[in-house]
Amino acid sequence: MKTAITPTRSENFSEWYQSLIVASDLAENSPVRGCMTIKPYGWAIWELMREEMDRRIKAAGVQNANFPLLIPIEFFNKEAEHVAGFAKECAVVTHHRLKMIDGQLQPDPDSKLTEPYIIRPTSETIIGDAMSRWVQSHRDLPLKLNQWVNVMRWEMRPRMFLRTSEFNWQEGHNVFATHKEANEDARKMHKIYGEYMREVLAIESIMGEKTEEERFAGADKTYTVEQIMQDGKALQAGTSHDLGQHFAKSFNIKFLGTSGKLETAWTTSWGTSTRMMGSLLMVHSDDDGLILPPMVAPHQIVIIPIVRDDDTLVMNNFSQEIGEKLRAKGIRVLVDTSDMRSADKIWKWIKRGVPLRIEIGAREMLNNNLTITRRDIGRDSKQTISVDELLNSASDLLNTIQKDMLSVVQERNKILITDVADLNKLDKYLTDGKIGFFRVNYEQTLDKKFDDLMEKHKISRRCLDDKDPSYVFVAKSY
RNA sequence: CGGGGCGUAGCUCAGUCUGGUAGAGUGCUUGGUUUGGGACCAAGAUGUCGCGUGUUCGAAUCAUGUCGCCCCGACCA
Repeated sequence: MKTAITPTRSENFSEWYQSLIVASDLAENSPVRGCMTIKPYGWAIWELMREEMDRRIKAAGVQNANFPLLIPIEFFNKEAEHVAGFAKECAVVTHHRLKMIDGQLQPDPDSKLTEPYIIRPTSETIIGDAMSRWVQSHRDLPLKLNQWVNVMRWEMRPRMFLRTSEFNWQEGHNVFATHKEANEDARKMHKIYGEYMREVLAIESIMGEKTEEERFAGADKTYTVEQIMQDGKALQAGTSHDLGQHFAKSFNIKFLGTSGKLETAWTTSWGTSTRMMGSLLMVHSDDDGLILPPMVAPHQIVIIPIVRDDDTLVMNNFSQEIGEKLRAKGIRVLVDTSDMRSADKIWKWIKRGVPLRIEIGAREMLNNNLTITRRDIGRDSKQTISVDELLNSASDLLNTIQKDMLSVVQERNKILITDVADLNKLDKYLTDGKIGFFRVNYEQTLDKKFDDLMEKHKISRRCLDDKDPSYVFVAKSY
């Protein structure tokens, strides 16, 4: 059978992924190396994802703010581990003026900055600086801030959505009076991320703490939301850090406690990015294109009037009426009255992952019927129902699609997670080409033999198992 | 930054080995027939062959330099 996306997932997963993004019109590579242009349809999905995340963040008592794009190098230099982690991938602003020199526009040597700025790869430092001024008394705590911004990390090998040099994200930064509160906060945000992935993106995640070598630069503990792609590789979709007092000490975030003594605060940071969209694509899509969970679908329903030359106007009007009635129920509906051929419209919206497609033909209109097809199931779900039946059931049907998509992922995860008793078994599975996550006793991975396996099979420790931290999940990753 | 591949029409690519008028498919435009999962016929428009230098009567083709992209590594809270 002909598929909309070539190659297929099984033929070449990474090429399929690139083709999928082009075919569904989400984004394209830009003239700037490592940076992508997110096109209107892709951005519409991101906006829906962002709105729902923002709602949940605010519900956790966090306020939005906005900090500068440029960070003084001296700030960055204050936390040693942090510098070590990020220095290799920072873009630096060194001049503030251009000049025509020998017919070439160049940075004007006379405009060199005495103190260069770096473009934020993350904002712990500049927010830490602000916090040191904003936090004076225990009454100022907790202070919970978030910003939705772009950041830049000069990546060696970019891939659209998964790893781009510039990306959009939210980064939250909270301050507390005690370590207990800070750690609870990091865990709370971690839990919120997991719920969001499940309820909004219909993705079941593997939740847990990062092992020491995978931890954020400057954190005491990092909690991660790991997801399993259809090719079995892991994607880190959101992290939450207990920063201990590393940044509070470096930036002098202190407060007068109830006892009247000056105390050092405790901070957390937590973030999710457009990388989640990469996960959304690689978890749900098939060889015909995107499949969007209704909650983040820009168009939850598309209505395609099947027109002939003589009935175009009446068919389009009838379709618009149904569209209006569905919108009145709070459903995002697109009525595609463009003058493309019907078959082309159908494929266009299949590729773009619209959860529910409605086709209306002339005879159906006379009988007040229409035909619906679910994107997640495809042809087999095609059925003709009455307009009234649709209006009554549309919202429920979208909820059902959302739930069914999650169930598919949960079932697939069961197959893609394998318990292994020892390193020899792990080696054998990987040598045999088994894909997915492997759950291994953590102590065993401290053996040098495990380092060899990591090297041999390009695997890494993804996270400890939340349900039993004496086990660690191991996988190949993006 | 290493190893490999690629750069030719909007897109996918042939042509390069063996130098001699710039090609195909698809898409696009127009007209007609069609229309419930990617239609058909006809006509038409579309190029700095990535860029520079060299060899040559003549370069998409050979040499050399350079830029960019892709894949595999290294790197990646």
